Amino acid sequence: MLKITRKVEYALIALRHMQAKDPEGLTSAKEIATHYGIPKQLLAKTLQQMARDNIIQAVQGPTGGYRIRANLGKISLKDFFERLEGPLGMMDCFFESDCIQINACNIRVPIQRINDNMRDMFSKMTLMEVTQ
Amino acid sequence: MLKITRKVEYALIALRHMQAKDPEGLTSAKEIATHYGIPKQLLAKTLQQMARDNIIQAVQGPTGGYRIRANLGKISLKDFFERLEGPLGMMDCFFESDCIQINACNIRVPIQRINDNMRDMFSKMTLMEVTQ
DNA sequence: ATAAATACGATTAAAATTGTCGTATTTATT
DNA sequence: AATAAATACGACAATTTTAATCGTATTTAT
Ligand code: SF4
Ligand code: SF4
Repeated sequence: MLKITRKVEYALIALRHMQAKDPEGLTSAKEIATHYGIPKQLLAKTLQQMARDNIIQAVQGPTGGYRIRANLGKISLKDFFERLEGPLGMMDCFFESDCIQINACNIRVPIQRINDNMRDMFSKMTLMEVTQ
Repeated sequence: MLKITRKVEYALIALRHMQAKDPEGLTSAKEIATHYGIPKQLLAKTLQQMARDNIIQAVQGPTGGYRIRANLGKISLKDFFERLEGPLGMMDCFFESDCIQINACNIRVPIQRINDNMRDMFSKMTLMEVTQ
């Protein structure tokens, strides 16, 4: 309940690692995976996803790797979470309309309000707060 | 990711239903289950759990049911969530110590800070905000 | 040519959530 | 006393989501 995914954690670990290291130089998926004990393939896919989202830049070939591309102080945690995991809502009816209870539901409005609070909170935090 | 459980939703629906109705009278699990299309057994177990936690009061026998016992304005959402689902943390290391990354992890402290923010937020909201 | 890296869809494995079953107990009603 | 309608609750099963792996292709420095 209310947990972030491993994928997001791995992404954050990688970003912080790259930022702490030489922000200009390249870091391979292998280096991060072995250093933190993260499954390499899974981390690689996550890094690739971040590369597609222009959060990091990928360089192929041997001596290749990734480096941070975006300004981490300008990406909110909400945006980051949503880029990696899709729409951010505490309840199904926020992004799907096939909840069986949706017609009779008596908590939809109040729960939306709470969800707004949560999204607001993550909108006000940036990636930088995690990575530095 | 960051979703509340169905169990919590069902509990909230039930509480709101009971509060909107006669707060003195009894409401059966069956009534709520059929009215909102919630699996009866699952709802019953959730109501029983709330009864054990003294949030509601259970009355057995035919004509039995549940009524609200606690002051919903004095129970925070954080406490409510934790009574139903256990410790509330975005990441495993908040309540378990067997995360493989825990020693090398470079985001544990910042993620704890974010988690504190989330818990704070839910600490400042009460059940009443959902049920009324 | 080789090797080391990224790229990525498909598949499998594991875990968490959600729902059901079976049985016991309580108690108002008849 | 018998019945029926309700709560009580542990065990189990089904479903869904998350996590991890596999296989293959592409890029590029050496
Ligand atoms: S809030 Fe109500 S409608 Fe929305 S997902 Fe939950 S039960 Fe369904
Ligand atoms: S923050 Fe780090 S130590 Fe905590 S659960 Fe996530 S990976 Fe493990």
